Amino acid sequence: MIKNKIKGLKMTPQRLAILAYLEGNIDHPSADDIYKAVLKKFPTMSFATVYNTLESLKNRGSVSELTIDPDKKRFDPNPDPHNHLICNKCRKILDIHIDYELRVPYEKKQGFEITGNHIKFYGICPKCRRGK
Amino acid sequence: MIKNKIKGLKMTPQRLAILAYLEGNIDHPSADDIYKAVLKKFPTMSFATVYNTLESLKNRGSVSELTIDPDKKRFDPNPDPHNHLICNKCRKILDIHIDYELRVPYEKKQGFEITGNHIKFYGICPKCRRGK
DNA sequence: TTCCTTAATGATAAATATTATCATTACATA
DNA sequence: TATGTAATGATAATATTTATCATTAAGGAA
Repeated sequence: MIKNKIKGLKMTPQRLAILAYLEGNIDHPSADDIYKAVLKKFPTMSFATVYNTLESLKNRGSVSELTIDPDKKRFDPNPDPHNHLICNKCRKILDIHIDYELRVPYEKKQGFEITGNHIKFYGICPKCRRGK
Repeated sequence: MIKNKIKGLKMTPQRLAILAYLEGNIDHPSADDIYKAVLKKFPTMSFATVYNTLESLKNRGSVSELTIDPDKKRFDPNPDPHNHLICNKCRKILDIHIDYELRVPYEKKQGFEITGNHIKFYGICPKCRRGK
């Protein structure tokens, strides 16, 4: 529910529009994608507002920033830990929900306190497979 | 051995200097890190040459590009598949060599042909743990 | 409901990272 | 040693993200 994602922040129309676009979105859009999409319904939207909003939502844990695309940051409206499937050709990113037990033996930890992990699976998506 | 990493490419002093810096380097440097380091011993080095060389080495499979740091690309002179340990505070990146059997059941593959994976472990490094 | 404080917006500039262009240079092989 | 071509270096262009700041408006208080 969108209201929970924004609790504690001012509920501006711009933020609601951004959240509405993100809600249920599985495309892992970039800031530019979000800007372009929201602009259609909200012609006064500024780029700065997109970044500001994403920053706020990130800090609240309502969205997560993905470091998957080498060229730009992408955003995931699902902040629960999950993994991703990436097409090496078209760069499409899909969620993949499998939990693995990734135990790290003490002698491999190198003194780190490990708090989480993220798995990227690389491959070729169905569309790109057919296209070749 | 450096010569193998460059086989098929012209062996220029600039490239040798870059390779020498990368050889055995475990810091996962950015293009800028590499540029700054090589510049000390090679004052005429151009930024473009660093990028060009990294591109060539990447295409040959001699180095790999890491999508781990959200702000910039980093490079790993070890092209063999391995995983990474990342400090959430200081952003330091360490190699972690553990092989996991990450089986993906057919119904989770979403039509992808999976060719590889990469695991990022997040945590706090020893130095940052002490610093707090 | 109206007022008021303060956070948010929008316009824009600045910073950072990467890619592209191209004349000149120099590697490598014939 | 001469020569074709790939590589270099200088620089411009592009892309992404962050910073600045005057103006606006959300939302709690009166």
